[in-house]
Amino acid sequence: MTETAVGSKSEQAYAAVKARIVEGTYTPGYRLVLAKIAEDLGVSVVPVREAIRRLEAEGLVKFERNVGATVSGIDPTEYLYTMQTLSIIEGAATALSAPLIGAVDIARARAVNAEMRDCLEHFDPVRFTALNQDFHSVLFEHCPNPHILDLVHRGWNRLASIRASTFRFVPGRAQESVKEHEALLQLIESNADADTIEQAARRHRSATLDAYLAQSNAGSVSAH
Amino acid sequence: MTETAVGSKSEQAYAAVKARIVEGTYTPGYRLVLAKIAEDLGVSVVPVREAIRRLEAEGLVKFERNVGATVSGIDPTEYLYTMQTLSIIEGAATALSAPLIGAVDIARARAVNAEMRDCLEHFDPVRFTALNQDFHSVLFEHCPNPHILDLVHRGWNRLASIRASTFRFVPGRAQESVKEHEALLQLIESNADADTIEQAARRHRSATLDAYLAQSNAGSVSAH
DNA sequence: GAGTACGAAATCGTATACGATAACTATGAC
DNA sequence: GTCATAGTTATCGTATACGATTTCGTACTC
Repeated sequence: MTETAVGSKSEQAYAAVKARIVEGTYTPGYRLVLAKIAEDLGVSVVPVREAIRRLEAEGLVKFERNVGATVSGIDPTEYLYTMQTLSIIEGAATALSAPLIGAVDIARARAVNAEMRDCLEHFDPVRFTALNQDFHSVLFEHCPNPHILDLVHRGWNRLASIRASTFRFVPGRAQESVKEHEALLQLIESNADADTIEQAARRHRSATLDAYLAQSNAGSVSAH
Repeated sequence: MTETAVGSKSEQAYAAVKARIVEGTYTPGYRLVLAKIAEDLGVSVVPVREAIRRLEAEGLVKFERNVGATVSGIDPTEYLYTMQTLSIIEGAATALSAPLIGAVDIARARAVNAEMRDCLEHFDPVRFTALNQDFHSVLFEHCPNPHILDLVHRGWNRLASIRASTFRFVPGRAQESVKEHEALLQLIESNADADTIEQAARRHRSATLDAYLAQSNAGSVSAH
């Protein structure tokens, strides 16, 4: 979105590797060799190492001493942890943001949601995922607590390494998601109390997790 | 508590600097010069730099490009953000842990809480703070979601750099805190539903924040 | 006397180099 | 044919070195 100025080379390496993970160039399990990345980016290994460690702290890569780094995988347990945490954080973030969301924001979110509906008809999971992020960004961008906002972003980055996870794991869930978006907007519009909004936002996320778990127990995922 | 094996020098530096911050050897605003720390620890600057960056990610130090690192300060705004986030995370962590807390844990927590009461009478804020951490550790140690547990710990570390903040900022709050601990234990014992426990735990933290804010508005803090 | 410009010192940022560790491969014994 | 073992290779971990940037002090000007 915003074109960050190329600060240090470490920053540059961080952004580059992160982008490759989020975009899917580096898929889960991909082996990140410091020297190789350094050469690709035209920098030395030191800033690359720093970037990798930073990505490790965010959970995007796994780092093993004297062995190396790999892009974090789609471990179902890890997915559960991330989704559960995200449902809590997003619930709070939405509740805190709600009073600061204006009519203009609502309209914008609604437009995005309409596009998401279109994506369902034309079956465009990639764009759907991107729009979903836009939708929630509108809700969160006014969040008065930057720590919470940061946690939301971290969770999203982690999920991004599992691209279009909703579509991949739980077909049919997306339709419900779009409906819940509208319900959320109406709650915010009507100045519902914070608890109500928090619960709704939280359930919006955990419903996806529940759907995944249900499918998982049915056996169609364990075959992975 | 647990004696972690001295892994890499980077790890070593991280633990050492972190300890100095949490203990209060390095007070907020303290200037962290890489070369100096490196010499103190008998390692080179590279692992020290890595340790500092890691501490920065956790919010314990502030790092400015080409300038250096300083221990993060007691900015009231930052305090608010941290406490608010922690109230949300702790609420969830307690609710998730509750079903896994046994009678032995409850007894242990109760013993700690009794000691805390003693600390109030003998006015021992340092020990009180340490015991407070123990109390909540008992509640959290069974938390089934490691991500959430990690976030709790990060929040606590951040607060630790503001030592005995409760006592310092809001005298009288500690007495209430001890009572709330007992109430929490009774809720858990009686297998109260998750929402009730979550709300109680959340309020336990936010009450401290509210008390601080009330005092702050009264003007006795703005003189800082 | 105040403000500005220049220069020196301190500190960070990164490259390069080398030692340490783990993964891999090939060889030999059973 | 399989397993154990030694040697080789790949990669990480850290030290050292140097260039880049900022900060501080000093001298000069108005």
